[in-house]
Amino acid sequence: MEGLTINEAAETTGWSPRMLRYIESAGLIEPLRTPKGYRIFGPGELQRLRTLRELLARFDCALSDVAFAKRHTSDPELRAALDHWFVERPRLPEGVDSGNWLSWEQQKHQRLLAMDTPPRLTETTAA
Amino acid sequence: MEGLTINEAAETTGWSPRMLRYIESAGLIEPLRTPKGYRIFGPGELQRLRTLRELLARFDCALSDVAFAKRHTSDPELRAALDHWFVERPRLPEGVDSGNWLSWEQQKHQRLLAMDTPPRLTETTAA
DNA sequence: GCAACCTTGACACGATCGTGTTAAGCTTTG
DNA sequence: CAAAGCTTAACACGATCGTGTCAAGGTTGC
Repeated sequence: MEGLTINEAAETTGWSPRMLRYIESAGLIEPLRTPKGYRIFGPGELQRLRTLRELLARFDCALSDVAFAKRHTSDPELRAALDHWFVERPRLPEGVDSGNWLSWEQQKHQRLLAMDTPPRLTETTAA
Repeated sequence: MEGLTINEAAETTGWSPRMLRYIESAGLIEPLRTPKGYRIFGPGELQRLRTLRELLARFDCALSDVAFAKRHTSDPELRAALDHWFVERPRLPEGVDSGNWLSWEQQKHQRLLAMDTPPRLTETTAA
């Protein structure tokens, strides 16, 4: 019998049951369900929930911020748009002249894209 | 005489002067100032401001979301904490078994850190 | 079969966001 | 120097966030 019910999970994580549902609705957790729809919190979700508390406190940020950061991390279009915006014509970082600016951006972009592919395994990425 | 005053900038960007100040207070733009403190919007900021409008509309997100995304992008601690949280014990991505999971995370972490250093120039990054 | 627990949905309410507006005080300009 | 424009600070207000609470109904356990 793996997994806690919502009230038990609330107990051990410090979140209220109400908040657990809310956090789920925000897309930040996705507890399993019994056939009849009861939520089941496994050790993974529990840990995630505790960590989430720390996160919010440590960086003094909102739940909605984390929710958006998740979109930012997982939606490549959004990520590209934002990453591009942040870099759009600030005062150029020293050491980079305008001639090289474009290529720097391009390279960064490629590096970002390349990164999102998990390693193809059975053979350590190191050749 | 490079640069528009706040009302002119408001005119050409579609934001109200009030919002331009607000956006600045959110850390999303940083217009230059005259010696007496008047804001000056150069072509860069103007473009940024227009793009920002698009961004918000296209991805239906809030100003505060973009502000947080900026923190997320530029504060390595925050970035590490979030990136780690998103990956904490989801259902493991296919192709990565638990044995390699850790190393994948570590590697990703290094790649992320490595990326934030702009290229040292006068010599294309290629050796 | 009833008590205890879960689910979704809704109302409530303070806090923050996004925005406008107004006030009081400099600065620039004709 | 007066009009027009900028600056910061503050009040106001609807919308959304974060949270509690309550209601109506299904499920589980003894």
